[in-house]
Amino acid sequence: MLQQQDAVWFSNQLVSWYQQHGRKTLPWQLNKSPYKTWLSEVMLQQTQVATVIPYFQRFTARFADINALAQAPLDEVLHLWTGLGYYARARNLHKAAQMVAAQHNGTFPTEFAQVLALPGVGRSTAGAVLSLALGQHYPILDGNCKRVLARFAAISGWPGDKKVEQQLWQLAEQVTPAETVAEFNQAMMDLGATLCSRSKPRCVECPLKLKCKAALAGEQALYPGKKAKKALPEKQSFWLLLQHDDKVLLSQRPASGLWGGLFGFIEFASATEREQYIALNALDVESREELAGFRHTFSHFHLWIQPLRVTLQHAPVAVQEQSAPTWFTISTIPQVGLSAPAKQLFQQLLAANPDKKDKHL
DNA sequence: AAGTCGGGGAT
DNA sequence: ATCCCAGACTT
Repeated sequence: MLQQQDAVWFSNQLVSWYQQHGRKTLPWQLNKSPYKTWLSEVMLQQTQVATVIPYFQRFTARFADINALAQAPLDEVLHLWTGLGYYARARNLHKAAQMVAAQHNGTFPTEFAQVLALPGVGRSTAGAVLSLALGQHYPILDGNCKRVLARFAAISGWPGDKKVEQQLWQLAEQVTPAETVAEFNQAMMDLGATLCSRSKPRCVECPLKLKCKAALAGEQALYPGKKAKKALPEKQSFWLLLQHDDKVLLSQRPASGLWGGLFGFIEFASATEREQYIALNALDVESREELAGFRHTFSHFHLWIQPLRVTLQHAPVAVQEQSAPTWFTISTIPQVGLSAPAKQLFQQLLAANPDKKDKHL
């Protein structure tokens, strides 16, 4: 598919560009280790560099090594992950750390098959960890690489399609050099993140412009192909913010699925079911207030959230809940995982209760 | 192959 | 508003 000499030219051009223009001082590039490289790669899945940096700093400050991560409670890991999204990444991260502790004496594995066997690590992430941290010869194929390669070789179609992805992997294998793999792979991502951006690529400055099929044809915008779009479904959720004195009730969500393992307000499919819940539990309602509804967008649907704040005169003896409901004080954000909307409402609750603010500080 | 799984930055 | 980001996993 690609001439051998073009592949060599590609890697030479890219590595020499990287030495002049590449990023070399990102937090996970300093005092590099497989642990930190792995942590950063998982955080960077479907997440931009600028967003990840503060999360990475907090994680490494709290968990100096993989054993510290393995020993931490999952709730704390989810708490530190709050706001980053795709929470299965955090659950897999924690599980993988425990696997490394149990199966590899707490030392991050250095064989591809062993790394690939860790939950949350696919071919690209495994290749990235071993190449970037240890210089092993593996190609990577993240969103940046897909864009660079699709343009360079004018590969049509959406990279999510199996056949297109297979072509891109083959190209990645061909252009990945035997030596200086760490620099080359980092260069692919840097080029895709800076010059070869999704819109308005700066081809004039690109080290690959002389042989880039898309640039030569002036068709950069055609690659990579886009996913067929369809309208996102709209769903509704009715939340109950149950408050008594300076406490609110949260319950933990199932370990898998949407917001898996996070804590959230009690949730209903309809306003009617929410009212039935209040009646059936004989809640001693002191006041009630419909808070402003808002829309939260996921990658695959829109969710309309309708919050109702209810304050109680007396704490209920027991309430029906799937998992153990827990009363959290309003004064501080709880040290557990919260979805972005739940955290937002929690802070709103805190702002609306200034008198409760200092009670438990 | 298609669906699930977040939140935010860029445009 | 749309696109998509250092993707992986389940069905």
